[in-house]
Amino acid sequence: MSELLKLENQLCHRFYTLSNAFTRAYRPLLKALDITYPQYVTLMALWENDGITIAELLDRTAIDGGAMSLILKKLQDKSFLVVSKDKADKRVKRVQLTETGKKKKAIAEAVPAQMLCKLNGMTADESRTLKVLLDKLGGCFENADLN
Amino acid sequence: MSELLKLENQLCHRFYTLSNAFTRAYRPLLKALDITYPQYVTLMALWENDGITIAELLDRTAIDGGAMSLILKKLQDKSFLVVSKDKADKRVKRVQLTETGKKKKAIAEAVPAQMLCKLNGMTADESRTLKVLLDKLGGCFENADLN
DNA sequence: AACAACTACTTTGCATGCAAAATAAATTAT
DNA sequence: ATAATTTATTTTGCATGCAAAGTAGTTGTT
Repeated sequence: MSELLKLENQLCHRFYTLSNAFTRAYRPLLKALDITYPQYVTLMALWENDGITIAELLDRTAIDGGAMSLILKKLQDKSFLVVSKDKADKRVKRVQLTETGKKKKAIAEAVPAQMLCKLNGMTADESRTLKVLLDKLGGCFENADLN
Repeated sequence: MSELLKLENQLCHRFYTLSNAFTRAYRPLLKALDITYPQYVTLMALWENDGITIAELLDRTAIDGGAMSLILKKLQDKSFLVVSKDKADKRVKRVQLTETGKKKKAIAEAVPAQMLCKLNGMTADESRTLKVLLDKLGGCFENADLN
């Protein structure tokens, strides 16, 4: 039995499982904001940098372009933001938070703490180490187009 | 600016990004097998334990039940496996690899090595540490229903 | 035995993720 | 300046992930 094909030895499967677990764990917390996890990520990017381009938003969130179109449509329907054409370059669209969208940030402030609460099995030190390793792993993929 | 809401500080976003990166990285490798990543996970579970129940398969793969129904249908259409009712308990269905499905394992053996090749930025030691931390994090979620 | 409660699966409806094709607008080449 | 190319975004088609509802088949209760 090739050890390499065992599910338990797959790094990828741990990511698959944990990513889904995070999304599930966030769902009840985000329900108060009436948004999904990708929508939350989109808003976080905007709370940090309002008025950015869709391309910049895609770059920062790593969300799929096709999905982002729909996400922005939904967030606009909920009056969290407005999408408008850039005057200089009409191909470009810029995303602006509305007052409603800006206010939601205050509610969202409580979310990270609630999530950390669920993860209290991890020490701050382990969490730090984990982030470092995850970032290193992420770096491995960035130039992976070459293969 | 609350540090807690910065995208860069989110553990969850790293998982989101990395999980998707893995799936993308596997796609070209799995194309030779004509399967998707979740289908690959399903087959890995079966190569390890053939003839198991759908419930056991769900437990081992952590794939959604609804999705699994479709995945098994597709893998059956591709003649990789057969799903049949258990004689003792007619609610239960068992999944059996076909000869074709068993043979695919030989081709799949090459996949993990190719993937490791893409991740050569990570040392074996870092990879080990990472797995330990990921498993610990996974443990945090298992009892998270309580919240 | 008849009915209630439970199990194992499937189906349905909605929200992505992803590749590829389609649009529209700006830039470059000739 | 017009055509060819490139860029920004949307649309389309397929494959999940997930919650909730629906189906059988089983077990427990009375």
